[in-house]
Amino acid sequence: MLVAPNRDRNAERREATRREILAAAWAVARERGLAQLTLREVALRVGMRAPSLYTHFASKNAIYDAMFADAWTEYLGVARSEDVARESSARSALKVYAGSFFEFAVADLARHQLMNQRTIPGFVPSPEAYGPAVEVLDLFRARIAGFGITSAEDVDLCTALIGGLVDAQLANDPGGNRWGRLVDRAIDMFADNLGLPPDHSDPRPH
Amino acid sequence: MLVAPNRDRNAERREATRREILAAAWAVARERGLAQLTLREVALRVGMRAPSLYTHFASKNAIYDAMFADAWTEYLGVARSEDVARESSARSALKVYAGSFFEFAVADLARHQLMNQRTIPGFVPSPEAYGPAVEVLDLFRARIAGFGITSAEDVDLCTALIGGLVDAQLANDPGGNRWGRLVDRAIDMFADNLGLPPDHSDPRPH
DNA sequence: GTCTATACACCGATAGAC
DNA sequence: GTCTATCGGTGTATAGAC
Repeated sequence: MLVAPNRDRNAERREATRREILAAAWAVARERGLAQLTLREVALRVGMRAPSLYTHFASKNAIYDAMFADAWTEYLGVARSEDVARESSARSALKVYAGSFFEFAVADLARHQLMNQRTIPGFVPSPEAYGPAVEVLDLFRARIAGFGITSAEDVDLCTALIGGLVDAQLANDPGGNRWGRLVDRAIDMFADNLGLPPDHSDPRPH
Repeated sequence: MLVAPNRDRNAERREATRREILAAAWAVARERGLAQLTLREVALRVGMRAPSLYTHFASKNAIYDAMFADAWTEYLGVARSEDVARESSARSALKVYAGSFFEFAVADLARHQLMNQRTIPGFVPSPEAYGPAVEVLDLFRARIAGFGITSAEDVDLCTALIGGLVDAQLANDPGGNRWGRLVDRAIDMFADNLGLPPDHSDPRPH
């Protein structure tokens, strides 16, 4: 009762500093590239020396880890906000989800590299940081399960399909739309393969 | 006429040393990871000190560049050897090409990262190193053009599709076959989308 | 607890002796 | 052509000031 209030204030300040460091790290990653992020540059932007960052993060990879959780948490919010009406067709719903993911991934190269690629040599996301990413996939699975798509292989094929479009876009035509305009066609191709109805008919096939 | 023979011998020796360095670089990349390749380690394996490598390569990225050309040249040989009979169906030909690419990519993570991803921070392949890669794509385009597939969008969709399967396999199930067994289905899905006739060997899942 | 100063080991790259 | 020596850079460990 005597020390608790002070501890809360300190915890708040600590959390604020953490977020300030992360914001600086994102800025550096976007400006210089994800892999070119250096502790000295991050520290400089928050008015510290590099070793001082170790008060708030255990290592450079711990900063990447927090950024990883950041990014997937942000996309989880986007995904949740883009739920489609239950009476809509599976085909149009898939297009919404795929388009949303594609747009989010293509909008920020550094973020996409952190979220979906292994571009940082020693970095492996911690189980805690993986939480939001798993939540996103679970949400996607639950949603399309509502349309009768429950096979693990179907989900694997769909995620690989969209991931391939994203990677091709960023690798071969960054800033353009050469693969982006193929998203709807890819989803139609996938929906046809599942035997889904052409459009706006029975959302639950067979 | 007096110095030419000696120069040829020197050129041969020089080329042999270059290839010896590259072989050591591949070994290090496979053992420690592509990004963890260090000049000191490479030099050690060929019995040199690190600075001596600069006699044979202008920079570390120049070594990556030569490795990049190496890998695509090797796959070009694989692709050329796997031509299919002209009277074969487009569908089965696509399965051969896709399966070949998938297998080659999945067999060596470091090689795939160098060939198809941008996992090395500052590395961009030189135009000369890109030559074999362009040849592979041209060969693929010419072959499927023989089956009537000439649209650039069709090619883009196909390459993104296979690339997505490769990336998903290596990222989420390295050493396994979770996405590998989807290659044939993915090609069928793509072939259906193009309106290609079904193969008599395997019935359509519609 | 928070931050700094110092130091260490390693990296790619360069200069110059031999 | 290869060496030694060295430079500026990195992540990171730690001792100690406040």
